[in-house]
Amino acid sequence: MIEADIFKALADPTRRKVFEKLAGGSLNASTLRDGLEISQPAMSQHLSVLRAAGLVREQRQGRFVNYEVDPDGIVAIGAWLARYRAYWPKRMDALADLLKDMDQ
Amino acid sequence: MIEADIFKALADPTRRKVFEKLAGGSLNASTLRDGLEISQPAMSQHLSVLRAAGLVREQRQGRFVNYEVDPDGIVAIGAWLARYRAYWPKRMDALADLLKDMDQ
DNA sequence: GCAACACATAAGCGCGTGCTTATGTGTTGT
DNA sequence: ACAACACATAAGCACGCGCTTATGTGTTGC
Repeated sequence: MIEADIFKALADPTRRKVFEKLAGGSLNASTLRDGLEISQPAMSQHLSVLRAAGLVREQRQGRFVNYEVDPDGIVAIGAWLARYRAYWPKRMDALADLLKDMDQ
Repeated sequence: MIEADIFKALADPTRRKVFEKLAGGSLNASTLRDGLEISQPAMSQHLSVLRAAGLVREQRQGRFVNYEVDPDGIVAIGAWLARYRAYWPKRMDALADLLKDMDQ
């Protein structure tokens, strides 16, 4: 079950910050450390967890490793969320529209 | 930040099972224990965590306490997921449509 | 009133998780 | 070749989390 890894990965506040930084675009491990007061190994470990969860994917570029959001993880969360469509309130209609529009 | 509580709550496999049981409709604490090999206090604690995260809400009914999915939690997850709309792939269009349709 | 029941809270314990420092691996440039 | 750099892995440690047993609180029915 990959949901287990996804929610566990997102349960940590530092990992959420990292993941949300990547929402703005691809970044390497060193750049991701900026602002977060964390050691280099800690970042490396966090990225490893995010990668194992399918939330992030990497791409080696010289001696840098660029990380970016993995759409597979997003899809997995969306699919899980779909189980609760019965509890999706009216106001979520607007969100669904937004999601569709921004995808064009 | 309520996202912290949400993802932490969903990180535990037992709590996810409980929450997914509630996707089918309202249930009381004792009924929720069925199938899960867990003590009564453990269930009570899990429900407390889910409630604090805004994922579940309760309604006292005599000496039973009925739990149900709290739409607020679902909305919070949806809103968080919306930050990653740039990485939402085409195939998620179908899901967005489904979510909209089922809400009618 | 009191026994049985449904659930919550308290206290304590073992294990997983995220951190650190130290070291290893691979790449770049001179 | 070698130094500097970017990142990964190893090992050890402290803290948090989920579990248990024990007990408390509130409700129902006789």
